[in-house]
Amino acid sequence: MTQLRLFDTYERKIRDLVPLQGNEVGLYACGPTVYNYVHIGNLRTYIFEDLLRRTIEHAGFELKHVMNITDVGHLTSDADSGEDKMEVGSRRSGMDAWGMAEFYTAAFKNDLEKLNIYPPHIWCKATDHIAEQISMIQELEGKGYTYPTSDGIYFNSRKLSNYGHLARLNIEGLLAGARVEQGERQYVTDFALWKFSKPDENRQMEWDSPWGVGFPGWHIECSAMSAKYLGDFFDIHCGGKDHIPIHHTNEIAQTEASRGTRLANFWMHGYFLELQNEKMSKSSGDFLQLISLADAGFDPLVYRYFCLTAHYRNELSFSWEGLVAAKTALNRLYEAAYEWGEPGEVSEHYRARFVEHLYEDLNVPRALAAAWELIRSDEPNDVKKATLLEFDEIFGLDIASWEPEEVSVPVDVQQLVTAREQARLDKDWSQADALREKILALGFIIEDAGDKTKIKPV
RNA sequence: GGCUGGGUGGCAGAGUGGUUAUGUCGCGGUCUGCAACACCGUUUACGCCGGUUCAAUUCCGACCCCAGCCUCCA
Repeated sequence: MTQLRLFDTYERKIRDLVPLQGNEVGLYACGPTVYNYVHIGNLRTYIFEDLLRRTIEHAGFELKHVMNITDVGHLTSDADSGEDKMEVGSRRSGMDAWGMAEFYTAAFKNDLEKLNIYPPHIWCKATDHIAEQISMIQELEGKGYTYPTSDGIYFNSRKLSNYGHLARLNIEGLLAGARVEQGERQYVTDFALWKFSKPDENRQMEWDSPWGVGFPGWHIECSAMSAKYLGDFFDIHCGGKDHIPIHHTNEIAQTEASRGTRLANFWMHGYFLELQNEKMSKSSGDFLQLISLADAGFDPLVYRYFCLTAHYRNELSFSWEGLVAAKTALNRLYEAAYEWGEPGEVSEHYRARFVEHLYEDLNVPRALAAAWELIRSDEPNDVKKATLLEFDEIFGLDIASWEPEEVSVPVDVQQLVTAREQARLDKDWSQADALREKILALGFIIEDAGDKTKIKPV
């Protein structure tokens, strides 16, 4: 059997995935901060995590997938200044912070479902785990890793000798950059564990703590919740690559300092979707959502297919042209599979090629290429069908359930089609062509398939 | 300015020290009354300059450019 190998950001190399315990793989994925809708760039990361999950399960491991919902404490600046995004979002949306969190969480889950992304086994919300976070901060305090300032409790990053290894941080370089507001922090890389409510702020979300009324810092939630559901040291932690230098770096610091273990055996990061002109910043409020693509006539699964064409560890350039290409390819794939009829035996040859690429750090573009070679091969149709359906357990494109769209044709168009068929029988080609033009002007394309005429909307 | 990564054919995007990625667009062909659909074929690419090598797009070094992080962000 082929060994599943994955790239680990921490060691910067591809290694065999060997579960820490038995056959179980614990996977923690950083979820969204629910102060707004997610954009298609965010969703690329969740598609990557879904492919990872499906591959791990395909390889025969038992997966436990945990995803958090950040519904408090994510400040508008990672330098621990600025406001809580939840409070800002609440003002913008006119909803209260709690209602807004629920609203955007539901919207997020809806997007995942449309993209055929399996939901995690456990969802966990930061606000449901305040006690766990406080207790972890207390552990850190007990071990001398914290210090207070006028606005909160901070983590002393200099007490860890290997702080920043994940990101290969060059602390002196950061200092030289001098673009970080240090405030009362003792060192640039120190970060907040607990923030005090300001007297004049009137926060909607705040809790009592041994240090005073306030709210947890952003990073502590992931350390506390992953430990609760997966243990202090678990198999895989993923997220977007932008989390490498700060969020994940700090999670590692917290867990290593409080629990004395490494946090995750593998760190995996999804790379960005790049747009030339479109904005992709969630906080600006001006960004492409899944619904924006649907409004432009692209099924969510077209976007999923689009993401399959690039490796997760490379940037992917978004363009509408690229989306059109994905739509065309996906439709050809659907139609071909539909025409093949019932599945038969799976081709061992293509299965082996598929698995070989997939298990080498999720080379999905290569696996997809293998699918196209299969489609254009001389294999019998029932073999092609069975094999492609097996591939689709990873691709997640719903190939099995696809059927041609039922087109409702207006009566006047139907009459023109009937007239054209008569003209063709009469071999009155100029009349037939003229009618085809008329039908096209009304928004329908004619395809003569044998003695039948297909009608498709433009 | 610092750090991390990247520059491949019209577009997107794999990969490799000498061997076909793949998809899409365009072009040619088969099919068709003509088209469309489908199928087949197809231009032959690896930022720039040096170096290593029998051989480099693939390894090494300099340079240029791009992206991300250091400010909100997957």
